[in-house]
Amino acid sequence: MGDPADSRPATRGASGRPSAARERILTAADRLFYREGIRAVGVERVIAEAQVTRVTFYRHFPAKDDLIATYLAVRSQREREALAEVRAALPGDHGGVLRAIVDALIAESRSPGFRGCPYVNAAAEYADPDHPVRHAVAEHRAWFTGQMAELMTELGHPDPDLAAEQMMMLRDGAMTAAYLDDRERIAAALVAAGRAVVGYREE
Amino acid sequence: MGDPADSRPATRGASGRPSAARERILTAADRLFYREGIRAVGVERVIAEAQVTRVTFYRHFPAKDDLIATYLAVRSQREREALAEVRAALPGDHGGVLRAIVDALIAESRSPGFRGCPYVNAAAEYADPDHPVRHAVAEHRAWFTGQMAELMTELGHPDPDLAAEQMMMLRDGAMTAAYLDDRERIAAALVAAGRAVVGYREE
DNA sequence: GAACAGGTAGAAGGAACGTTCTATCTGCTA
DNA sequence: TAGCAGATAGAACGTTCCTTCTACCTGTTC
Repeated sequence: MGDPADSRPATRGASGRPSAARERILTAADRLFYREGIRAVGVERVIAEAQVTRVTFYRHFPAKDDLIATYLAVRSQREREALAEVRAALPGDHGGVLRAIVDALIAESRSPGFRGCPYVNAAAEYADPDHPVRHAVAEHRAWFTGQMAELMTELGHPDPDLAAEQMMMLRDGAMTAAYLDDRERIAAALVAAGRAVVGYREE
Repeated sequence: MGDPADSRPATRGASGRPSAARERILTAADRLFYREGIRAVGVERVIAEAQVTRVTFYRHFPAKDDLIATYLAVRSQREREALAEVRAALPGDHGGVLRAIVDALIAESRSPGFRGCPYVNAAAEYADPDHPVRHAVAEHRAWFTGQMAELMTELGHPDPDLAAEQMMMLRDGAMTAAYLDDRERIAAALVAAGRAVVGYREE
């Protein structure tokens, strides 16, 4: 079991350099999976858009499912880093952090090509709760709900868990509305609903 | 262009009888499309589950897209009829109607095999806004939002359209949470958020 | 009993799917 | 300069997809 010639490269090659081909694959997959849906996009499309060969593709991602899992993991990682940055920039200002989250959500919802929450969309396509996709989705949602509950606690909300769930509902609902209804009108509704739920008042 | 032998039967045969085969196809499609996703289910599966032959299938639905459109149309029709019945049963009691809607949503969310909103899920799979699926989704959502706005007006809400959008967000968010998070805990969050948003008070 | 709508059975089309293969090249690093 | 990781090119595998075909049977209705 020495495996002297496992031909699969990791995130960064044995040399320590990150693989440019792998990055291109992930960039293409992110674009295509999010914009068109996961099942609607074949590996052929990803390979063409990333300008790699089939062999290179399968060396980095032994199966399409591996690419899908990585696609979701990368998105989650980006979101975690963004929130960490916001928290670092506004130490102690929990209300400011919450407002920044809402603002970011609204801005994202207005951006061209917005197609709703990538996790919710992915879960719609994968019904088996044991599929890696669903695990990635559950993990991300648990993280975000936890962050929300933490924020609610810090804001002194009497029932942080309940408030966190309500904020989650508003988040999911706002993203759905921005995708499927008039995306220009969600901002006011989201902000008003958020205030009603949290009991949060601006000065 | 006389078309003397258009071999496609309609909802009910020329004899006036509804087609049993067609009903079986729609029942199977409803189950499979909702539970597993539309792209994940091939016509082969539907044909097998409905116990019809390929020819019979394609006589009723010339293409898979036609079946998908009908699947969504039937669901929408059922929902419209259900709401009409509730309104007829509670004439003038707008608060009661609203509560009945919320109760039905909670009950549905708790039912086994619940997998979120079929329209949101379908839209996740079909990214092209001109696809028949998206038209069906948009139509259903416009209808439901309109019903909500009407209800809010009747309840004397100062901004019925805004409230309707907020209720829509809560509806979508609650269904998403019931599918992806802990479905036993959504009821309290939904009811509390709904009250906060609508300003609705029970005696 | 002729006509016909609606059904049965199973084979087969072409395209797209995810995946594997052989064979060759490039550019570090040792 | 030898070696090796990582990339290249392109053909090909078997499956599944949606769809079409030929040929025959059944029950009602005029």
